[in-house]
Amino acid sequence: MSVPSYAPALGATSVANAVNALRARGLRLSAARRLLLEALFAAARPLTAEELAGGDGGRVPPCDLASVYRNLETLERLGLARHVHLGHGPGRWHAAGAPHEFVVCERCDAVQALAPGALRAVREAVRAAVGYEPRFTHFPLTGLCPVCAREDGDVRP
Amino acid sequence: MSVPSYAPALGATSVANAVNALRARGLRLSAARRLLLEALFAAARPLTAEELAGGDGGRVPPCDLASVYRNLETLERLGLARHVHLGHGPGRWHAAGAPHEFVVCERCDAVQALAPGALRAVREAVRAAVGYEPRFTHFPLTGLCPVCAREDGDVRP
DNA sequence: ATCCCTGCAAAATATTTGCACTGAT
DNA sequence: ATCAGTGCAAATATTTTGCAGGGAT
Repeated sequence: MSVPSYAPALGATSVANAVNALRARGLRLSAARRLLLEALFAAARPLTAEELAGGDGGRVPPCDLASVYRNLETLERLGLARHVHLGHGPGRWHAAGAPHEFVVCERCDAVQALAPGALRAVREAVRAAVGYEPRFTHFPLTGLCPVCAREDGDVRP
Repeated sequence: MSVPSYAPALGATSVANAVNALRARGLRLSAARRLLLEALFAAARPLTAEELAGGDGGRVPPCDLASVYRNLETLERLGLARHVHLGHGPGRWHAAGAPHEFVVCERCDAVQALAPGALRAVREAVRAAVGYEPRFTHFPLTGLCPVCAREDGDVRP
């Protein structure tokens, strides 16, 4: 999956804020957790647990996957991180301050991170059509990207 | 996940059609495959492989999960079945003739199978907003159902 | 000194693949 | 008789859980 970069990362200040939030709850700042926070806030795209553990994301020293998952759960509980399911494949995490809405092409797996408000009209149309309040933060908006839609014509995938 | 029933099943004729389509390709009709087709076309909602194998779906005699997955792949290749990923949890299969578009509440897991055309305006809004041709057949439209949206107010999930 | 957090190992869930045998054609 | 389809077992991928020891506070 070609997960794209999105807007500029939040930088060190946000790591410091996150650390404060952790401490305020009596939680501790281990080396693994600090590295995780730094990777998360520096990331230019949402990363998998595997990447965050060190496999490809470049974390050194790599830390245990189970700890990564546990920490991500903690961070998500505190509202500091979020995850999104981009099609098949593993979930991907990002700092909660990063863009939240995603569109994915189910043909070529292209991913777009959307600016807040980009889907205002869509939101309105969904409310009118089915009464739902759409959320494209946890599960993305899925379809064919412009390129794939053109190749595809009206043919069934 | 409370997967709801959708429109009336297609009945025996469709099973016969499917059998014809299989035979036309030199594929065979084993007992397991016939039962799978019958379960699929009789289903009032999309079923998991587990259910189709006999666990809860009531298939007798139950058949091996691996065979179910292989058969579902075959049927999908022939355009006779399709699957959808409703939130977390396992994939769910349905006969290709059944309704194709789904909306899921990510709070309460309610699922709605939509009549074709119900999302015409949404489709249009998505095209205008991001140039994508939305598909809610393989990955559903996700958000908060009317009830959960009301409970939720503007609060973060 | 407390107890949160860690690594390691094993389990759980969902799906895929290899292999030899069986049964539909 | 052929070979598609089967069950069984094992592998794969992702995520969760149990446990005992170590480090942050």
